Amino acid sequence: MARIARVQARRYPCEKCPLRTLEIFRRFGRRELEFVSRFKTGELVAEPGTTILAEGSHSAHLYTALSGWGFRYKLLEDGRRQILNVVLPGDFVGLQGALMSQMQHSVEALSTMLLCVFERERLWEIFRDYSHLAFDITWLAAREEQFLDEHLLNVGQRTAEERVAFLLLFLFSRAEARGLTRGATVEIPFTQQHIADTLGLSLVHTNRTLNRLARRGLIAWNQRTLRLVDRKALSALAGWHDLTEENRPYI
Amino acid sequence: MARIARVQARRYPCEKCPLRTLEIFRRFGRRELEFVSRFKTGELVAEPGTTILAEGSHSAHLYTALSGWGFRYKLLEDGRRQILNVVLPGDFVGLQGALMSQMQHSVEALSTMLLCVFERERLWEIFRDYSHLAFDITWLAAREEQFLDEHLLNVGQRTAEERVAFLLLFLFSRAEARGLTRGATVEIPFTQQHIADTLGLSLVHTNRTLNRLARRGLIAWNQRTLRLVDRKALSALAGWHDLTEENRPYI
DNA sequence: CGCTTACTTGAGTCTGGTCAAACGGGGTGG
DNA sequence: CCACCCCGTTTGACCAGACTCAAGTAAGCG
Repeated sequence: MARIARVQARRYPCEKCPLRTLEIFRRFGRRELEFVSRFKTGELVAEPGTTILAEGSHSAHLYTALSGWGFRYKLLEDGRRQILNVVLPGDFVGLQGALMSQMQHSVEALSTMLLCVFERERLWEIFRDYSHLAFDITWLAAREEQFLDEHLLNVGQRTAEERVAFLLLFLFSRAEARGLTRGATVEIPFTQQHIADTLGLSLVHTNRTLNRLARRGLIAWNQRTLRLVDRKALSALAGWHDLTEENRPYI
Repeated sequence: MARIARVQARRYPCEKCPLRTLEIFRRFGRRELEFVSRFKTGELVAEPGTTILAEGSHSAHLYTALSGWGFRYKLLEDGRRQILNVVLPGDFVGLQGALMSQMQHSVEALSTMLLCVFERERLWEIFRDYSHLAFDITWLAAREEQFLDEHLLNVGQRTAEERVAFLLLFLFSRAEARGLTRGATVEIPFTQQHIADTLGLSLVHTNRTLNRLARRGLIAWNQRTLRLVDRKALSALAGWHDLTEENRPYI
């Protein structure tokens, strides 16, 4: 059975939130900061492989990822798994579960994650008293929808090679905006099985496709480290257009 | 070139909104009704095939569909098209475009559609003064995200037969909740090409798959009319679980 | 050192794609 | 009224991208 993540005492005060220094995130005012500070009830450390939110459950919490990598996914009865998106620092997790009766997807940690914990009960206070923050939450939901649109286009219409290229550029760009890259290199705690389950490909075919891209001098993928050897060519192959992640809100 | 839909003078007052009678939609209070009534600036009639919102544009409007069928989609440079979702009465359209700098997908009418027109400029007023409505908008965004999650799971993990079965059940259920079905029958203004572009299949294979399902006595599909001959068997094939669309908000 | 997990590679198969042609109904203009 | 055309659907033949099965390698860890 999957291990479950564990809540721990709060450490970072919101005023010193590690996300605050990244320029992709918008800053917020004193009043909002004070509220979020009270809204936050603790921190969660999730070890790799632990389930943060489970499909079918009705979690009492909402989270904002502070560090580490995770992913959202859905399962079919027979075990087929579709990875829906990665969860990166600044991502708000569990909104669906807070608005609907239960979670329709699960969230699992890929690397050790640190998350901010909020009470779902108090979500309504945000809408009532902090319209700016409510707006931000809606913005984040719309943004996630955009990513899903892109992802669906990718899986539905592109060839295996294009799909892999697109996904790698997507992951790299999101990591880059959070300062997780060094030059053309990122460490992505994905196995090839994760890539396969994200793209709707088999593990074997994913492996062959990655190796083909590597042999053609577009990428290098070793020990979960991705290097974009020829970003231009890769972008052309994938039909990639840069993301604009500036001024992203977070809660 | 695609024809563009045309705005026309307002006809239905919000108090007599045709959606109001459908029990899947939640009712709202006097004060909200008044506001929405002022928020609404007119109505749009879109003929089949017209573009309501175009990718890359920065529309000044937001819409709520009142009647008819439409669909959201994205295109690749070479013309490959991915249909992201259908637009049905009660669906809120254009939120992404209102929050972000531009639309990342297009919306086209399948049948003649009637839409409520709102000014995007005034979206902020909702968040500032009508937190209940703001909450509803967020709910709708989260709901759309859920549909996309399901759709991605479908396209990424299921076989052609399962995909088709799932899509037909999805379309039927959503239509059913809006009173658009008669018994086990719905008229869906989709061509087989639309189904193919929704599921990431070729037209030919979609046709063969539909016929195979028909010959097996699960469905009937003629002149854009779908009949669920054996809904139970179809659901089993698709791994379908019923939607709960009750108490859905709308603006 | 043995076990486990992830990655690789080969061989054979099949689901689903492509190309091409034909069918059928509805609309239109001569 | 008929011929033609257009659009959507259908069918056949062939092809290939991606899958499955299977076995082997490499790296990390207790």
